[in-house]
Amino acid sequence: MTSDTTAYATETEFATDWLSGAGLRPTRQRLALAELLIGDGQHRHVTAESLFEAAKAKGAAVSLATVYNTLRAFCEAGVLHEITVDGSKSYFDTNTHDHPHFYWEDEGRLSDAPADQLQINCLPEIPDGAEIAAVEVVIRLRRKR
Amino acid sequence: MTSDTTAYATETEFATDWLSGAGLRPTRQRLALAELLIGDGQHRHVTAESLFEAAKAKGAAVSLATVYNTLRAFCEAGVLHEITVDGSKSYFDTNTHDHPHFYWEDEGRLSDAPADQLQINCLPEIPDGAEIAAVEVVIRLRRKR
DNA sequence: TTAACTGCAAAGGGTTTGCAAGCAC
DNA sequence: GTGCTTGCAAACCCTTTGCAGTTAA
Repeated sequence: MTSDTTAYATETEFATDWLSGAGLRPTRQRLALAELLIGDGQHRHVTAESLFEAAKAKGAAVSLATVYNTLRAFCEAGVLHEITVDGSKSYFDTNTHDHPHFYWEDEGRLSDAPADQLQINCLPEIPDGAEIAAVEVVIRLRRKR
Repeated sequence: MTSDTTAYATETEFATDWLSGAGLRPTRQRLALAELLIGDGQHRHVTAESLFEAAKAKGAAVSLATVYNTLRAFCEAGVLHEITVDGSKSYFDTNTHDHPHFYWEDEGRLSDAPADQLQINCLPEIPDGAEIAAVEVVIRLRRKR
């Protein structure tokens, strides 16, 4: 485990606290998914499908519908961030702070871009009566030909 | 018409040239859609549905499938840019240069953000063997409560 | 004439939902 | 017990596609 989780004896304990902190019942399914998401204290970018596969691989019986419902519940609780890059699928990020992403067009993979290297000096002026909900920066990458 | 189109006698003529410049046959349907998109020389952000409705309102008979096919053809020809903001639908921008957008969460509307006010000083270092395909910046706005 | 385009309806992919059965509290 | 969760299947939304008919060159 990393420094983030050293206070916890087990990943399950860590995940349980993460869930209750979000006001969500620690059901068997949610615990399994939460452990996959934040068990090792690392940030992760998953799709519903990839998390579903990971759960299956781990031997956790969770239906795909529950993965969707759970990801949505986590987002609404504010412990997960949804990112839409390509039309079809959604990615979910365990890092809920505004930060830039790399999107690997060839693989359809999303990863963090080092935030400290992105400097936005001055945002466009926000129209009156509006406020910024989020600033999404996605740097699309392709293999150099 | 704006300065962009003053060399043309009609919007149709302008649209015809825009199409042939993109290597696309100026069919009745494409002309109608092209006129709606760039007829007045202004930049526009549309969805397939909104363009379909606009065409109907104008009295142009175009099927929804053709709107989709046409928007895709315009994108592939490089005269339109696709932007995915919220999971489901795609927006199409007549301004094909990389520039930041405002996304109005309450209305689901996309508009240009003044590009000259956004200064990205230094992009995160790009991994070896990769190159930047595009940098998408979407500033999500919500009504101030 | 011929290849490209259109339109309908049907299929597609990702996501959500209705509802009965199952849990956490 | 009571209300939130789960799971299955069906529904959903946006988008694409197969194919027969139409049209630009």
